[in-house]
Amino acid sequence: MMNAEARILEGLNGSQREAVTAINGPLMVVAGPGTGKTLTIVRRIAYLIYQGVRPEHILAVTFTNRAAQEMQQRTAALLEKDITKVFIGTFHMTGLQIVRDNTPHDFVVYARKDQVNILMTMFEDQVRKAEEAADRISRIKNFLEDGDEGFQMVYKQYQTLLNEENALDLDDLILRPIEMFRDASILQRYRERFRHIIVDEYQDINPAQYRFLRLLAGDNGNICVVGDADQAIYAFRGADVANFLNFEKDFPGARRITLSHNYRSTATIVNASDMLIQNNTHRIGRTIYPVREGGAQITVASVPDEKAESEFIVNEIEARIGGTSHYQLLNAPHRHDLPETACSFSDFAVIYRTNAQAESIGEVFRASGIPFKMIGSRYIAEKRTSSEIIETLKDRAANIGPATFTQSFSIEELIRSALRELGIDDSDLFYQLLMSIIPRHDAPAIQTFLDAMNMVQLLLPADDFDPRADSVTLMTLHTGKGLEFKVVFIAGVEDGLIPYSLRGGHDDTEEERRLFYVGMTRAKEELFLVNARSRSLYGRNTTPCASPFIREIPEIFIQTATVPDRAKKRRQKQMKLF
DNA sequence: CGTTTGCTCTTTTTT
DNA sequence: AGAGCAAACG
Repeated sequence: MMNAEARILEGLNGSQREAVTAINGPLMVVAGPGTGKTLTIVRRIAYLIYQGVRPEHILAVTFTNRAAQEMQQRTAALLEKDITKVFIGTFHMTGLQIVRDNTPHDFVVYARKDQVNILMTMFEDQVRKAEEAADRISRIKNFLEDGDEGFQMVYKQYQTLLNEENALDLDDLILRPIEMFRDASILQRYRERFRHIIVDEYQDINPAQYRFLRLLAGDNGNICVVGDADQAIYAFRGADVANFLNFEKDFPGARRITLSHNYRSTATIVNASDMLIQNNTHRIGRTIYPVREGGAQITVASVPDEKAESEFIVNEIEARIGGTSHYQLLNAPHRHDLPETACSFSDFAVIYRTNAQAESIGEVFRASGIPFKMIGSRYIAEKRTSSEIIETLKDRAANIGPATFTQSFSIEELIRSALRELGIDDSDLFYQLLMSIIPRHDAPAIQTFLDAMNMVQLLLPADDFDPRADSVTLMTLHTGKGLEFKVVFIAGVEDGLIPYSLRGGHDDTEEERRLFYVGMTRAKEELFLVNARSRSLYGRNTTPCASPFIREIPEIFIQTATVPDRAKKRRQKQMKLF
């Protein structure tokens, strides 16, 4: 039987092992795609506990709730004991916890919809203006800027309205703790509580989050940041890679460990994507070695239009679906050149630059009968505001009365009926998340509900990803970060979409290249880059060129496929008839 | 007053 | 293409 330490370090390579065991003082882990970043963090948490650090002294900050959940599960499985006292969560979850601990009264977290709602009262119900204001406010809060003179009034009034409703917006969940930390005793308390901090995706941290961490970690804290400057894709949201690059200056004496071995993708995919990203000038030198050899060439496919694009993807998926499936028997052309391993639907992802592309892809998938899940975009649960939900629930609770409540009415039933009234039914993600969070045995107090609802606000909408569900995943390049699939299709690999350019186009080519890099490196076995020769998007018909990024991939890694125009197809079919 | 029609406008990424 | 918005209509 292996001892605990050996088990924690089992299967790690040299640098992963270093990153796991360097538990004192600041540490920066540079981790390219597929280098075992999550594995390393999980083992590090386990190692900390093994070294006698109490679980409640560990804070692991992730970028998405999905990542937090995965980390939680993997750590628990490794240690085979209760690790619920380790705080693993997003920045916002961490902030929510801190605000909760230090706020004597109830409060509600307002997500985007509520935020815009408030602003509507200030802009004569003009949605567009309210949304623009919401964006500006968010920018101010994320960048820790003052905003320009003219906007100060709006900002102040918005803040007053929030206060009146005891509400915090998402950005406040970072800002409020920063304010609270001005109280030295509060700050001290959290510094003592979170003695070991691990931050994932550090390259995507914005000034507010940076400030928050800086305060929490102190000057010589045990802070371990993990990230990859080549995967920084959230500049638009205030993220600043400079924080990552400056880490060693910020925390003198920091160690730097680089994870350079990619275990995820075939050599073809690793090398091809690496050649692409080398075109960025603003990066820290980093070498990445593929562990796996060879691999199929990357298919660059040219198709007539966006419909054909989705049909092409559907065909390729059907051709790869396991032998017993009726999909293959019914639809797929006979293929000899496919990988031995049978695929299930969850091995595929279709990734695109804009949510606007999702609709037409979804249509073709729906028609094909292939099960798929579209992540992100607009959510059903967002059809109601927090205040509406709370009001309805309070009404219900008041009508029932406390006595009958405990005896014949469960909190589940109460919530279900309240939500139904608002058109949110049991199948809604909002409902399901809420139910999973509300403790069943607990007193059915409004407080419990509020806490749960505040958490749900943070869980929506981008975390609707269940890797166990056997369906193809459709999502944007941004939401793809951190995930991996056997076969990845990037749709709309066209100039204007990738890199994206608004008309006039003052675009950030390097950030777009990183985004494309993130997309490419999601693939384990096969990668398809599909571009349409004509595309109608936003009501306009365009005849786009293939993305200039494709030319940055050396030809030896590429095979091309061309789907002929529809007209030609028909003509060919007719010719066959004669 | 509520609904419908037509005109105009923009059009990324999301915790 | 679709949403927002204003004017016009019933």
